[in-house]
Formats: sequence, C-alpha cells, structure tokens
Amino acid sequence: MAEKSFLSLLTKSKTLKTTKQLHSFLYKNALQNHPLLFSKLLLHCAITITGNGSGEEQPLHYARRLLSHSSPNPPDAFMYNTLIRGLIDFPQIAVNTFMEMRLKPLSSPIDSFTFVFLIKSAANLRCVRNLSSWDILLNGYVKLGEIELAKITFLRMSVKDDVSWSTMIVGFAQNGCFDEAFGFFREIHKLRLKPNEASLSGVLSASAQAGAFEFAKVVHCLIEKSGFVWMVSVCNALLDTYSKCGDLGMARLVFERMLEKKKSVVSWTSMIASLAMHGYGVEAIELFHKMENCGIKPDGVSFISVLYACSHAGLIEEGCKYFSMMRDFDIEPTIEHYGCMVDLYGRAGKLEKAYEFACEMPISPNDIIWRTLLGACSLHGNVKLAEQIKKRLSRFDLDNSSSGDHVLLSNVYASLGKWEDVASVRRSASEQKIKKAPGWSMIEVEKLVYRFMADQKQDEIVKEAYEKLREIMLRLKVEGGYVPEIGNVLHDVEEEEKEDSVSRHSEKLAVAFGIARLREGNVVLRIVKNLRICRDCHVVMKLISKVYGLEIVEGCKSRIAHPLR
DNA sequence: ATAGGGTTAG
Repeated sequence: MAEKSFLSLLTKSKTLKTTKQLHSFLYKNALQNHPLLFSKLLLHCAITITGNGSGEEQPLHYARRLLSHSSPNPPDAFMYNTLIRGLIDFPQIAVNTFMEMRLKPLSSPIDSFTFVFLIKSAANLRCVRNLSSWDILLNGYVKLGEIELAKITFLRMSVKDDVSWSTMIVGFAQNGCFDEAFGFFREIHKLRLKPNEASLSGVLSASAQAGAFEFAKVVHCLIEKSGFVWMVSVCNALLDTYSKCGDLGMARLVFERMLEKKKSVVSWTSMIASLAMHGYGVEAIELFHKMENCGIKPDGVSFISVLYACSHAGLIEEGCKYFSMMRDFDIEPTIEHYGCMVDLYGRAGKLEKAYEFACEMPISPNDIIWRTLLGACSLHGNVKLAEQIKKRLSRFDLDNSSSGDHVLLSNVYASLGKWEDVASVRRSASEQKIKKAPGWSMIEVEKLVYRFMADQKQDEIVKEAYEKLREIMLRLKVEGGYVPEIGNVLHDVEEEEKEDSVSRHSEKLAVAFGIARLREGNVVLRIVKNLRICRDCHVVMKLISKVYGLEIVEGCKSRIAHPLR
C-alpha cells in the first residue's frame, strides 16, 4: 500500500464524510494501528471543526472516538498533540482535551509539543476561564523553559491558588533562577499562604543547586514545625539539599528517619548518589543492594548513580557488571549510562577502551561523551587522543560551553610542558572569540551570600578578602610549608607571575573572607563554586584546614570535596 | 493539578 498516496488523499479531503470513508479504507487495509496515518486523520477531523466554525461538534466527537478506539495500542502523545493542534481556535476544548490526555495511559509521554500547541491555542487568554486552565498554561511555559512568559502570565492572573505559586517556584528552580524561587517562596510566607509539598520540594531543589545552606536550614525548620516531615518528596528534596550543601551527615539522618515503607526509588537513589558524590563509592554500591533487598526496583537513574559511584571509585569490573545488569531490569541504557561507562574506562586510564566504547555505542555520542574522554586524556596526559577528540568536539555547535574544551586541551599540553601548543590553543580560542566563563565562588556568612571572582572590581568586601588572604598565605608558607602548585597555569610565564595568577583564584578569596568573618565556635566553611577546583587551591584548602583547624567543604555542582578526609 | 534523584569539564 502506498502510504504517500493515502496521505495525500487524506490531506485533500475537505469534509467529515470523505474523511470517514478514508478511515474505513484504513481499517480494511489493517493500517489503523499506524500512528502516523492515524494522527493525520485526527488532525484532519480537528481541522474540519475549525474550518467550518459553525458549532459543528460532530468532527470533534469523531476524532475523540478515534482516539479512544485506537486499540490494541494505547494512543501516543503524537495523536493527542495533533488533536490539540487542530483545536487552535477552541482553547477551552483544547485544555479539556489536555486534561483528558494526562489521565490516560499513553504509549509515549506528554512532550514539549503538547505544550506548544496547548499554549498556542490558549494564546487568546480571554478564552481560558477556570483557574486550573491557567495553572496548566503556567506549567506549559515552565516545561518549555519559557520562564519569562510564565512569569508574565502569572503576574497577569487575577486569581492565583497554591498550585499557581508552586508551579512558579518549581519552574524557577528548574530553570536556574534560584533567587526568584527564594523570592516567591518568601512571598508565599508573607501572604500567609501555606506552602505545600510541591513548593517546598521546589524551593529546596533551588537551595540545593545554589548551595544555599543557611536558607535550606530555615526551610527545614519550617518543615519540622508544620508537619511536612512525612511527605516523601519533601524528605527526598531535603536529603538531596543537605548532601549538595556538603552535609552528608544530615542527608543520612533525613534518609534514616524516613519510614522504610515510605522510601521511594527516588529516596534510595538520592542517597546512593549522595554517597557517591561524597566519595563513598563502596557504600553507595552497598546501598544499591540494600535497596534491592527491600524490594524496590531500581530505575534508570538508580543505575546512573551506581555507575557514577563505580567510575569515581575506580571499580571497573563492578561498573561493567551493573551496566549489563540493566538488561535484567528491562532498562534500556540511555546516553547518560553510556557516558558513565566512558568515564569509567577513561578515568581509570583505559583510554583506548573508552574511545572504542564511545565509537561503538548504539546511540551517536554527544558532546558530553567526548568531553568526558577529553577530561580523561587531560588526566592521563594523552596528547594524541586529546587532539583527535578535540576535533570531534569542534564539530558540535556549542556556543558557551566550548571554552572549557579549549582549556582541557591546553591543560594536556601544559602538563607536558608543551608551551607552544598551549599558546596556539589559546590563540585559536581567542580568534574564534571564545571567552572563558569566569570562575566564581560563593560563601554564605550569616545567611548572606557573597560571591567572589578572580579579577573583580575592588570594593570593601573584596579588599577585606584580599587582605586576609595575604595574611593566610604567609602563615601557610611559614607554618605549613606551602609551595605553589602551578602546573595547570596556561601561560608560559615567569614562576612568580604564575604564583600570582594562581593566588587570586576566587575560592581562595571566598575562604579568606569566611575566615575574616569567622564567628567563635564555627569550624566549618562551605564554599560553592561554578568551576572545578584547581590543584593549587586544593592544596591550599588542605593546609588551611590543618593550620587553622577548620573544616572546609567545597561544593561544585555535582561533586563535594572534603580536603581533609 | 503543582513535586523529589542522574553522565563531562575549566
């Protein structure tokens, strides 16, 4: 059967009658389960409604019936999307259709297209009457990452319920607008609205990502006081937040306090990931087994976490075992799982194997896979492979994240003292107008967050930090026998200059400021930064811990380092 | 209705 000719007939059909005829033809040829043809048919019906606009409901019912009879397979999101797209002039019906869609079992999940069409049809906002429709609209914008549009819509809404508020908070948290998430949460409090499970989870997730430890603790108090402690997602978010803020002990406590039967896959996986990120790979794996013994089936994310644990603990064989174990659980490996495997081999120095693995993956490798390998090359000083991989990476259309790739390659050269090559990488980077993302570090002092950058404008705070830093470095040299570690500095410059450029790194400033403002009895400093720590800073942190008797916890996105452990 | 966990790098 020529699919194309059928489709062209379908698109040419202008009435419900001819559409129905084509439909029966479809059945006769046993093509009714063909999702594409089916969707086209649906679209056609839907368009017929909007086309004659005379309150003709018949085609709509017909389209609906088609959907409910699309057995033996459940309908997929594509079909519903088509219907919603056809309802562009009937926002209320479109929203109702969406409501129906989310209640039905679908063979493919609701995707961003669903929201694109939904929002388009609801663009004429006067048509949207009830509050839940508005909330769905907000959620649609959030899912599309259009957080500004969501905010505008939210501000225009005359009536808002707690779902509207929590949708916004979660939206901010998911789109990296942490300050806004905090702000909206405070606003809820001011308006004397009760926070709910979602807004609490959302604001905690924002705290976790921003490393806002003090803020998180305030939220935690609120949770304890208002009896939200028994909500699974709130506990999960709390656990994750403590872990990401560097307090593994509290994360553990939250996990252990949860009732055994309340713990979900997410709870277990969060705890496994926390252990892994804090460097307890073996314990993470043990917990994975404990989870299985408790009858909780691991999902895809659980495997990512346990693979992460293996690669960072250097447990190659274990990693391979878990990777193949996924099949027993009917979990199809995704690009993330393959990424973990490449990291597993690469980190352990098996660069050839890692490269081979990446080339033979059934999914075509993304930039992250290659960057993983490039990182491994830099770790093990393999110039040849690094150059090859850099070439592959440059084929990706990367706008902002590519600066790091140049840095990585130049680090490979620098580690071998190939300064001409380092210079040429820098030249090519600057020719392509690639700017390195400036590194920053944050420290929370008495519930206020201070952010430092390497060559910041001097204000009182920065001056205070620099002054303290000078004093600290002197003390480290005298008492700790500090020698600057400058292997990673890119320029081939005089030693003194290298030391100088290293000494201004933002994390040193942040720690210095923390020490300058240290309160009596406080022995922990928490730093959050956007870039990975450099070797020299690592050494300095270790020495500071020793000389000053402090614990320094450095959080860096997904990893937490404890220099003194 | 809205929610919680996850691959790389400077």
